Amino acid sequence: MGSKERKARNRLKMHKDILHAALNIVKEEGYRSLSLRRLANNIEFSATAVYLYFKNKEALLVDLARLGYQQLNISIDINCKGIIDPRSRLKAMLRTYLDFATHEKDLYLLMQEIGIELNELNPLFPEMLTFVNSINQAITKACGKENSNDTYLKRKCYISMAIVQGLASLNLIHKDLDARSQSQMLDDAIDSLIVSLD
Amino acid sequence: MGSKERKARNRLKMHKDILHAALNIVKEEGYRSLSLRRLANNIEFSATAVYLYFKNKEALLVDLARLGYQQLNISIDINCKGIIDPRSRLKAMLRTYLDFATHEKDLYLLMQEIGIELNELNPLFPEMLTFVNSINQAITKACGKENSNDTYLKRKCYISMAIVQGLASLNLIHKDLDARSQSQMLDDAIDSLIVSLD
Amino acid sequence: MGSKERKARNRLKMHKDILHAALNIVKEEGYRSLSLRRLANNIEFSATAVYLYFKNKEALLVDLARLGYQQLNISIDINCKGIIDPRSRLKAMLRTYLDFATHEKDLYLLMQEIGIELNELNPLFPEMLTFVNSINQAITKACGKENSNDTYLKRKCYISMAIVQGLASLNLIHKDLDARSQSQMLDDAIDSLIVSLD
Amino acid sequence: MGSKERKARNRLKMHKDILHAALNIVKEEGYRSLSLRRLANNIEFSATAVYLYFKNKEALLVDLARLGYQQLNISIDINCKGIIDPRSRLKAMLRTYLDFATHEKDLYLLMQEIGIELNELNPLFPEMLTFVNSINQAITKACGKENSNDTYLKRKCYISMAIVQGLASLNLIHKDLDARSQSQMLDDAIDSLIVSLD
DNA sequence: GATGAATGAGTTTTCATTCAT
DNA sequence: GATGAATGAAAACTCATTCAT
Repeated sequence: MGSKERKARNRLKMHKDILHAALNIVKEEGYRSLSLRRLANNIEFSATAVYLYFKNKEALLVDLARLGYQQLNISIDINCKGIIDPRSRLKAMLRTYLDFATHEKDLYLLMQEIGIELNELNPLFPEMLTFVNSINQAITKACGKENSNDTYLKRKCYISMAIVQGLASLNLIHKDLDARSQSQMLDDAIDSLIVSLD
Repeated sequence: MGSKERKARNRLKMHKDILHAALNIVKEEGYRSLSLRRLANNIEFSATAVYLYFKNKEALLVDLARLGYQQLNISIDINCKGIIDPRSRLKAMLRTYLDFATHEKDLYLLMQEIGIELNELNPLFPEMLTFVNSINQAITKACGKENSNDTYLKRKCYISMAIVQGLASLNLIHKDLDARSQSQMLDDAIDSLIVSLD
Repeated sequence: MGSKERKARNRLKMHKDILHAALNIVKEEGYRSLSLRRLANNIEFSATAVYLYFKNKEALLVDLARLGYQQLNISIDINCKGIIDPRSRLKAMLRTYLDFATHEKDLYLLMQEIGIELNELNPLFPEMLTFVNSINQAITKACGKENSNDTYLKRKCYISMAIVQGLASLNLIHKDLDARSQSQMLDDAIDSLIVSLD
Repeated sequence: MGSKERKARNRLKMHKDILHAALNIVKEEGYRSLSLRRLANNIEFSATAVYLYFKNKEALLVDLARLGYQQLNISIDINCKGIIDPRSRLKAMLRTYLDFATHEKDLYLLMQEIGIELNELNPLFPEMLTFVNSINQAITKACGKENSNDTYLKRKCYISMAIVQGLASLNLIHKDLDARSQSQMLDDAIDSLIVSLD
């Protein structure tokens, strides 16, 4: 019988449901406001149930961060699907990243903080790797073959992420940065980056 | 008589002592671990005493952030004292900023978060303004006069801060970023930035 | 299975137990001395437990006031059960009220204060309404039909409550008011009140 | 030299100043909000200074209650100055009392509470006695001589105070009691009281 | 598998009071 | 005579977690 599988499926669904409930709280009220009590109120299960699916709150937060990167990766997939020209593609990716950080402020902050905490002990989690790799790949393609020195590429990759991340952070602090300015700054920055690839 | 002055000095010293005790906790255990109880244990005073020198915890944190910017400004002053060439100067400033963010990780995070929170209601506090202004000025000087369009400069200023901030963030997450790589990335980024100034 | 019911019953019992523990503290030490810590010491549960049954201290106090009015209503029911003559009945009711206020001094004060606080925002709670209505009804019956003007009755109702309340208050301040005097004063007052109904 | 006297005068003035500062806080924010810190902020002296003029907070509150009765007595003096007819005079006195309780709600509550607390140990303070006596006297005069039985009068006195006090209390709880209704109820009540004097 | 009940440790804050100067 | 500094005790409340059922 498929009873085992059904159970497994149920388990997964429950895991997912809790995670998305938590996600909603984070999106709406910020990640500092996410308490297990609050979470239990939002889902139709008891606070204790969370411990059946997650080792503890920390584990839930990590999974939340991973979910965030999943969504980011999906957004990138969607927004860059048809774009073939490598440089346009890179541009679109980074813009998607910036949009994500800007619009999902609280989730983005969670992803950053969890990333920092985890970094001290563990390897990056796979969804984050996927993200980094896709940026990496885009950079590689945007360069001509002749430049494809590994260290070189890696640095370019970091720089591009840094720019986006920096812009996102600034946006949170300086209110005089309207969306258009930011967009043009991103364009500008990516342009010089791409120019520097040659 | 100097009695009044002595008292005022004592008061200031106490304020400073508490602030630095808090700073130590932040530096050693991260800013989330800073509680008034912990703080009271570290100084040789009661928990209540803190309220004689700070209105509440929030006020303490703000002062902590300001102290952080003070230290950052001082570092910049020291490191860039003798440098006259505008571009070298800009470079040195940004490098100092990056070093600060890298070495004073927890303080830096505190500064960021407080900056974000305050931003929603209040104007930036003066120490932060000083920092932003000094970067601004450096950028302005690094450009030739013919380019000195205000919006243009402001954007360049933001971009340069963004790069540094982004690099700092990345550094907190990706451990494979050694100091040298980072340094070169900064060089690289600043170089393209400066080239783009022309 | 009755498991659910049992739990519900337990829950109710706990609610009631806490409430009565709080009531005891109020009765013995006055309502200003009722703190959650103290309460937790008196019941054999942790301070936190209270929050499982009451939203916060305010909610506990409100429930306490309601309990007070319940007890008052019950006393009135018991003491006036067999009395048919409307005026005797009214007299008995008011006397019961006065006795209650006199003997349950601290609870009575709590009921007054909570009543005042709540009044500013909410409607009166049902137990209080029951009380007011029963007085109202008694007054109405004590009057002949020909006088049954609404405003008129309402005022008489207020006056009768005012007399009782006033006597109760006086009693708390002036110790030379022995029970007998007070009783006769109430008689006196009610008599004039009833005379004035004609 | 009058130095001693001057000092005594200063002392008295200081006592009075503190008291009136406290009074203002009570009037504006309610007596529960009166803390020594708050008080120290309002006067131009330190919190410690209060202890030079009052044994402790309790003593301050008692003096505050006495001050309240002083003001009440003064109001009565003013409002009833010219009124000779004994019954009109009594009426005017009680109305003044009701007005006071209504308009100086917080001070009135303080006076009540302190009165209750003190009652348990000490004799009434003189200002309160003055008040009670003046009511007493008015009642006595309102009666014809033939009725001047002591106990009888005392009771009438209490009853009249009870009515006023009760009306004042009701007013705090029942918001549907507008000023006019209340005024008429007082008239009504006093009228039956006076009728009953015969 | 699921949960309601319970808790210990922790949080920030306020207050009346004391004491050395 | 006056005060700034300091404090102990207490307040209400929140949270992540455990455990018996």
